[in-house]
Amino acid sequence: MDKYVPADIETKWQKVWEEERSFEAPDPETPGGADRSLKSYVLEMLPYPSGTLHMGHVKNYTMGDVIARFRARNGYTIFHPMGYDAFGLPAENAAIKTGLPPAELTKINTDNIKQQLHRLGVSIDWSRELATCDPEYYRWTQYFFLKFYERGLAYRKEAAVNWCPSCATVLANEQVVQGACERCGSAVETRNLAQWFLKITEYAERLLEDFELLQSWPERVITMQRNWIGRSEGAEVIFRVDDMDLDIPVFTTRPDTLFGATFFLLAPEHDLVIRLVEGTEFENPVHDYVTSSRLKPMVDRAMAEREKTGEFTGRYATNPVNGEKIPIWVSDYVLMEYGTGAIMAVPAHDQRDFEFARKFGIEVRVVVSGELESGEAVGVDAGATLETAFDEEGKMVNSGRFDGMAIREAGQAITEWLNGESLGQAAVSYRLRDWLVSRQRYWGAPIPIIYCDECGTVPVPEDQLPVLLPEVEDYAPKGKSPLATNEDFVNAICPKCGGPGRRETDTMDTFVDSSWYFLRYTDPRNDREPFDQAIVNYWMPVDQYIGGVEHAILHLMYARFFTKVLYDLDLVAFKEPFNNLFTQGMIYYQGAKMSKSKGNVVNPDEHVENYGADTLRLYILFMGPPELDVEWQDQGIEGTFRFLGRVWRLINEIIEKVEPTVFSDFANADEQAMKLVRKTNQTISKFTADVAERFRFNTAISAVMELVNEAYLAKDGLLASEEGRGVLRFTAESIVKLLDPFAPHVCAELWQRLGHNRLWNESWPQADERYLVDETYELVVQVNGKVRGRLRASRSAGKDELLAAALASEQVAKYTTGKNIVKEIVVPGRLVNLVVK
RNA sequence: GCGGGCGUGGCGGAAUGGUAGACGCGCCAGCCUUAGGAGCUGGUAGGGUUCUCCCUGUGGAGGUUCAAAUCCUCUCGCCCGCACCA
Repeated sequence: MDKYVPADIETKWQKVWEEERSFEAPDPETPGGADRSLKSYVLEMLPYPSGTLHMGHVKNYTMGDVIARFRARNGYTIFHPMGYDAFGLPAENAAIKTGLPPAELTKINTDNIKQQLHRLGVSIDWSRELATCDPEYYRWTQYFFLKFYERGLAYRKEAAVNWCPSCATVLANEQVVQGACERCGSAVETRNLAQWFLKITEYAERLLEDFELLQSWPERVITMQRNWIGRSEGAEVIFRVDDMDLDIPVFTTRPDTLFGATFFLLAPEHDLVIRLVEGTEFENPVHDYVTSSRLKPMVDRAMAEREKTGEFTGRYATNPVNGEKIPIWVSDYVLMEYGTGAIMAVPAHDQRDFEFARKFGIEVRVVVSGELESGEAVGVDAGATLETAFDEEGKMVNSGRFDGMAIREAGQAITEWLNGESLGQAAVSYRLRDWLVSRQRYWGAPIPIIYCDECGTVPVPEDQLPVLLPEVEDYAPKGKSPLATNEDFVNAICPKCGGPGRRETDTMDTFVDSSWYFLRYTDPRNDREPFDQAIVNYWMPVDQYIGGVEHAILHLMYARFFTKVLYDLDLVAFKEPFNNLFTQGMIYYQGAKMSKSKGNVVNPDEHVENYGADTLRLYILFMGPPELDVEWQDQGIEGTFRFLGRVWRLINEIIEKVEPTVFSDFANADEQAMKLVRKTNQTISKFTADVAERFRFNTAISAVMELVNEAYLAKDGLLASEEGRGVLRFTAESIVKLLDPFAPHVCAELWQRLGHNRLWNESWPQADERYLVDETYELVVQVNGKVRGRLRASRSAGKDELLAAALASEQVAKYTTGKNIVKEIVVPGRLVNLVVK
């Protein structure tokens, strides 16, 4: 018998798959009317080609491949494409370091990744490969930008935006993590810049509503998105500024507490701040306050524990419910981006307002009376003595005719009253902000806009797309896009008037590129439109999407938004792109996330070289449940390699010693042979359920390990008889068929040696019901819940029979003699429990 | 602070109310021996032991149940997300 040499086997079969184009999905013949029930679009998040694939990628792509191969064998037509999220900062930063243009560097990296995927044996339809930095791709990214623009969903405005000094570009809110840049970790600053935004806020409600369509998404991801969107119901209430012809609306979730508003606050960025203090004695201090809070880094401003600061404007606002005049202050705990940038402050019932009021000596007026958690009563007069804001349920007080109502009731009543008086109305507010998509960097899709002195902002006509990304001398970020220095690029003719114009020099956030790539796969070479609608509607939505949870908000929310806009544009017929989502856990090593800086990176290539792709694939899914974080163990992979060697030897020995024609039905098999027949069928059944229904690959694999172990033990005995040899062959073929999605190379080889042809075209094995269960089983007998005996029982035995057998057993008698049996529980197939006293 | 998750041998993990520790790693022993870091077989939660069993045991404390790793309450620890969002 030859030794198991993965390298030879793997290159052999990879070549076959390539030459026979085994995994190419056919274009649907009549896509519009075709039966879609047996298509399966299996997609893993596309890799960012920053260098080589790491273990996280291997896990991601192996899992996708197992699902794709498994479903293919179960009768599905598989759509399993691959591409590269090829625009983006790392390539550009590396280019600056090495001097190599980003395009070249990216090409090197994508070639490399393709090689790696190839060596892993992932069943990808390579005919659909795409890179988002290819002009044939970003042409359509630009096209969509223009479609958004036409609809008023892309707009440019000046705003206080997140600026990463190290990346030298602005960032979307989603890309700022605790005040720091999501990519590089530097503290994010605030700058006022004119930037392009996509109006994701307009879709906030639908992004929430359609969670209903995403039943199988991980709860965690939905919760994260829901929190991020941050929907709050409340009211918008108009306050009039005293002595000025000015109305300022505020948003509140607690209209019931309106009578308790004892002051009014504006965000420092609010336009009206300047007007309120203009020419008054308050002008200078307020100006100073506004200036200093603008300089404050985002990180500091976002700290809830910070002491409250503020300045009085000298102005008063009228509370619409009681006509009371309350002082208007400016404070930086009010955020311009949320609500209206102004709030009514109710110190008795809001902790932040409470802190502010105590610090500046403002009245705290209780309008909800109730009980603190400690049981202490909060009465009408508690304002002066409260130690913390009271935000529990309670009854209205100090609130005129609303007194005595429960707070919810009062909130509604007050809102209705405001509505009647045209002083306010019910309102909904979201935490979600519009998506800032312009980036002051080179390596991205240029925003297809021309500025003309005569015509203003003019979109580039569709027939002039793509706006090609030109080569530049210097990619180094200077706070402006490197494209701005390229005169040939910047100078353009206004498409409207033919006069001189200037191109927008910012490029798009790479998350725009990845918000629609899964659509392009369906029709990747279309040069007339982004995709054929009938084709995209055939393959989409993605049936199984797989990726890391780090994209729970970013990519997954953007892609959902994009899909909804395309739905509204009648370009696609579905509202959600990803029907099912699986978020894989991370792989740790030496107790930490793998990272170059920590020097604890496990290189997949090395393991492919040492043990082969099959071993690596098998191990990475054997390590634990795929959704959990797991720790890489160097010795673990050796065990998996040993297992494949064991399979190799077992099956080759069977091939050598069992004539291929021997394959009887198992009617004449003896008990020893039947045992293995049953075990094989049980394994088929368990394995299939684990893979198909639960993605529990680790337990599926261990089930095959058990079968292999049993086969070894039974082997020598079974080789002696013809029936036995038939059973061995059946078991051998089953093992190969089951392991195939995980270890496709070695299984393809063994299948061929077993005298067959192409394993990946075989159908999935079915367990034979007749051989699934043993006629007898081990019945556990418990006394008072403790296991006291085990006996063989017949499957067909009824409760009475089982009970009788249990009572008759000697082992049990020890614990029952001299005692009363109070209760008997009989669970056929499992146990008998006797309760004695 | 709010929301979510997790806690089981030396290690990764099985067990979705019914035999805790499947499977794998590691370790121990035996066999084989073209002597090998290979392969095959057996053992391996802790404690006790007459070697057959007995006791204890799933972060901790209570509870529900004939029966709890699993369900409920409280509590401790770790991880993740959000965090002055009115």
